[in-house]
Amino acid sequence: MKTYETSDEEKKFFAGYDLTKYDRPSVAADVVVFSVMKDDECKDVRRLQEKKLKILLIRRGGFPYKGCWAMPGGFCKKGEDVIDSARRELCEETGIDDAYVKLVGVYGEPGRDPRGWVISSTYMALMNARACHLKAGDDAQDARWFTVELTDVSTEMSGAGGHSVNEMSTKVSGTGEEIVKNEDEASRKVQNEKRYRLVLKDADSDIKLTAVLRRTDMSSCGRSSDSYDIEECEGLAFDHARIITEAVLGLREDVRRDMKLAFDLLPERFTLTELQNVYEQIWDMELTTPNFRRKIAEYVEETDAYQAGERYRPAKLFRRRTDVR
Amino acid sequence: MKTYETSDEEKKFFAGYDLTKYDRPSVAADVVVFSVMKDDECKDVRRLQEKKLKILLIRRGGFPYKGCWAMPGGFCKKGEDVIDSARRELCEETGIDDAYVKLVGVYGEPGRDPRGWVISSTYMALMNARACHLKAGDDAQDARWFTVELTDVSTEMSGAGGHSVNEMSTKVSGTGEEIVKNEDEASRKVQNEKRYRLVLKDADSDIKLTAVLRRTDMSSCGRSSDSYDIEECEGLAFDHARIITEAVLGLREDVRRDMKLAFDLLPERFTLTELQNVYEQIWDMELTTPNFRRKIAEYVEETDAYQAGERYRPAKLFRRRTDVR
DNA sequence: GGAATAGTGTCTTTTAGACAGTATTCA
DNA sequence: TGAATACTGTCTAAAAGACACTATTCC
Repeated sequence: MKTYETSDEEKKFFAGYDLTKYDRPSVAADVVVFSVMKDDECKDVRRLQEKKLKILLIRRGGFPYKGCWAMPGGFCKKGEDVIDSARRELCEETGIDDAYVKLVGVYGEPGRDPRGWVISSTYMALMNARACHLKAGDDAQDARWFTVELTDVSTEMSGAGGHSVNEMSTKVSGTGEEIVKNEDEASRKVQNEKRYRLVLKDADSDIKLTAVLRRTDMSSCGRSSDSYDIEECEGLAFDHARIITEAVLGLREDVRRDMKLAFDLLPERFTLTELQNVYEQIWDMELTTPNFRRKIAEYVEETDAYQAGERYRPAKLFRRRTDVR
Repeated sequence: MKTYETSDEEKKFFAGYDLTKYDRPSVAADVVVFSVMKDDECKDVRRLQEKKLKILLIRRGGFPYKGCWAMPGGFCKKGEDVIDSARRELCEETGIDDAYVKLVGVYGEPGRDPRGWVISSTYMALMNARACHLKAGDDAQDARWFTVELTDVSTEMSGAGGHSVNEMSTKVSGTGEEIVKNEDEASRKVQNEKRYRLVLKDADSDIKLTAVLRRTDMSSCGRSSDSYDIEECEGLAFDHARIITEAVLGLREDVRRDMKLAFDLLPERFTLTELQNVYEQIWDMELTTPNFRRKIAEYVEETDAYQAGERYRPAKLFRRRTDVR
């Protein structure tokens, strides 16, 4: 950043100026950490070989929300950009310092933190689980990976059900009236309501966190002119259920726009089946293999290596192409 | 938001707790206000009938960056969510209180504001120029709409030119070595560099603001794991050249993902030609009319009204469909 | 009628989706 | 050999793009 040049007149201004006269919030940087991994110590008899999409949560040892689970994060330090605070917190927790990190949202609703005025700037991070080493709990800190299930339950819930469409006077034709009126402009805004159920599970400890969110989507669309309400919440601290929901929805969209993002969730070399599984986990849907491979071909390149140690035909290992936009 | 319940033990904790012991930043909410409108008082002889994409800027009357142009914005107040601060500033400036508002980014780079530690949470707003009434300058405030030109000048500038691709040992085949190595993992990260020229013009006053930005896109992609450098800047305050650039790039992407966003830039009724022009302005490209109309058909519905006062065949007026997702 | 813009029909190309099939490995 | 997964070829449907065409209004 260029240094700012100051005139004498301006120096005088700054001398008498004090930003700290005004009310200021505390600013936190929180991170929704995504990865894909197996439920290794799976207690069930049925084998779940597929890797699951997971997020990292930490059990709060102190007030407020003592005992609840929260995203890793902490307060921003002076002299540090907000995203760098997020990266610092991320690295302290996982040892990873070069993850893909992207802004999810800014959360400053009054009352969201009982300690006072705290604004959270929340980021999502994508990382390869293999490279990640969770911090050895210094203060008996409990950090765990939770599987993520986010489903749209709009139709099965209360209300008129479904998309509660505004059915309005769509055609008043035949009047011969040709003059443009502005009267009903406001009332023609689209309003849409959706309900999501978020379920986070840790297979090891049988911990299950759940929440139900109501999203009211005013005006046109886009993921950010909406408002969210937490209707139910079990075991998650603060408004983190809402933030995690937005992060998961954001991840789905981001990966749809740019499939290359998924590479950040895998080690450098991977089989195409593993890669396909990542997209299936993120989008919560099955893909047909031949079509998927045709689509992904432009982003990957073969290596000479093959997967080892599997029970059947070994798959060729691929890696991302570095020469493609 | 649900109220938080407090135990006696927890009450004791809060009594001894003081967030304000720690360093806190000032938090500002700034807004990149977009609209489309004609250069009405066009001085040139050639007629430019097309409406242009414009942003609203305000001339700074005081230090710092006195005389430079900046986005509307101001400090957040306690008891107000950050996006609501943005809406409040927007309404004070334009009289519009129901615009589409969406987060662009959080800017907290040390040194970005010479007054001290100021974090800007920046939003974009889309509005219909007709409904907007600029604030009558209470302190001789100067607010103007500037046309936006943002062009990729990567190839015509210094450096190796173009996308500076990492051409690495893509195939070392023939060695028979089948063991997966992790050594070069870090060095295989994609790194891309782009250069943008931002030109903002006000036809009335012949004011022209320019900047050149360098964007280094680390890791995979996505608009937010990148870093921006302001290489040149004429007449824009703070880091607003960078923020405006990100907002314009974001708008292009957002509208590509959801074409319905463009309706927020127009009055309730519009001709399809006007609508097409909006997309052409945003994406800085020409669209072919028949294909555009086929694409947009699902989002609009006819009205009985026709455009009036034009020199040739009057066009039918349409409006957005409110019953479509 | 001419100028200018509004609006349509249809062909081609590209992309996405469905699905049947072959190939290779281990036990 | 069979079980299980890896991988491919090809048909079909849908979306995007190109482009020539007709229609309506004002002057």
